[in-house]
Amino acid sequence: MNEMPNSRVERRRRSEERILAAARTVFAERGFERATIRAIASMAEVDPALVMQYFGSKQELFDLAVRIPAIPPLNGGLDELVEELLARIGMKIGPIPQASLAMMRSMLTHPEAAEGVRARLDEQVEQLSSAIPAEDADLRAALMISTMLGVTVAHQLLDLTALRDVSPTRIAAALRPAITALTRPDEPAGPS
Amino acid sequence: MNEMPNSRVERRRRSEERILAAARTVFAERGFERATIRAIASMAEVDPALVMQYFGSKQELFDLAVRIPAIPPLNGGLDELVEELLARIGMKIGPIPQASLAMMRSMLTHPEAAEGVRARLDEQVEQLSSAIPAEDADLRAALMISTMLGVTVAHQLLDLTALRDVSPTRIAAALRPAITALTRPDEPAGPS
DNA sequence: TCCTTCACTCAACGGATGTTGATTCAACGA
DNA sequence: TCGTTGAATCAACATCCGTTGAGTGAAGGA
Repeated sequence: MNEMPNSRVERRRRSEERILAAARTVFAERGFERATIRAIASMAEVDPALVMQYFGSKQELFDLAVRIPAIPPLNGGLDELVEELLARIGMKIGPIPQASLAMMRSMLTHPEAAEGVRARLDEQVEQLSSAIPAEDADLRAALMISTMLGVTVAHQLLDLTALRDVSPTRIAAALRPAITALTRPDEPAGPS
Repeated sequence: MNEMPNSRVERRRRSEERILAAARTVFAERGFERATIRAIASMAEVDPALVMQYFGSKQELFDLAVRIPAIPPLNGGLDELVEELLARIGMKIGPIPQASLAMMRSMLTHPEAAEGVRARLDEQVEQLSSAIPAEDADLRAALMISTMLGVTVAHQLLDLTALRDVSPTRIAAALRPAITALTRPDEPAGPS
């Protein structure tokens, strides 16, 4: 019925998609507050009013734009979980989705984004924690996740000089000892 | 001459100090964008116009409010540097200054704050790097700093559930193996 | 005491932004 | 072909915020 490339539903679908893509880009670059509906609409080559008509409000647009297909849990052993984490930074799994960057960019200044990130991180902490054989598994898992967060922020969002132009693969490799150190119960103190 | 508790210079000095304190608090809680001159003025029990008159602009107020007495370099050996880093999270050195929290809160959405944080982190990376005996010292140092950043963000700003109500001392202790793992050239792979 | 200085306030401007209602026009079903 | 639906636009409103200029009253020097 409506399969013409210029059918109404098709045009609508494309417009929504363009708006969502633009929203992800602008939110990722500027964060929630500094991102304006006008800038998003302009990048999507659309009238600002259309954005509101389709998504209701800036907040709802944000919610939809940063929603992510949910992370495949991967219930492997501890070592696999660690490798999975490192692979994410190492980009063996593809670049970090713009939706995640948008969420992270806004997490310190936008309460809803903070809540979203916290929820997702809490989830990963719990998953990791249950695979760590130690009393303070929760703490260790939280530190592992925090480390990944810090490296991603410093690399992708802050653009730390020393991490600029360093391949994600090298970063992941150099980081491995630090992460695995958190998986083992207190190691017998290194060389003084 | 002007030592009366209500002398003009004294009143002025106090007002400026109240404004700066309020600014640090509000910037730390909301970040640069969401912090309003009106909110700061209100907390300082002062007219918004006075803030402008004293500090010129919101940006200049921010600059002054987040300026920090510079970090004592502590040119000790690598181990001392690591302990210094951990002590900062462990709060052996006092709570993290609100000026730093304000800066960090804004670093992902406010370009000037980003520049400030990057500069300060770059500095610390260089300092650490020169104490690490390895070819990729820069990378390792950057990862150490990024880790500290991530933990601080997760703990102080994001309020990760698993880190809530955990004493800074325990956090620092649990983190030590991860940090020291980054100081040593590739360790001979742990137990498979 | 007089007059200057200055801390401080008041009211308002100008711009940006999220949001809305009326409007236009092409797609679509009957 | 005709009327309806809905995608898309336009102009405007309301609000908030940084910023400004004029104004007030008390401190302080001569």
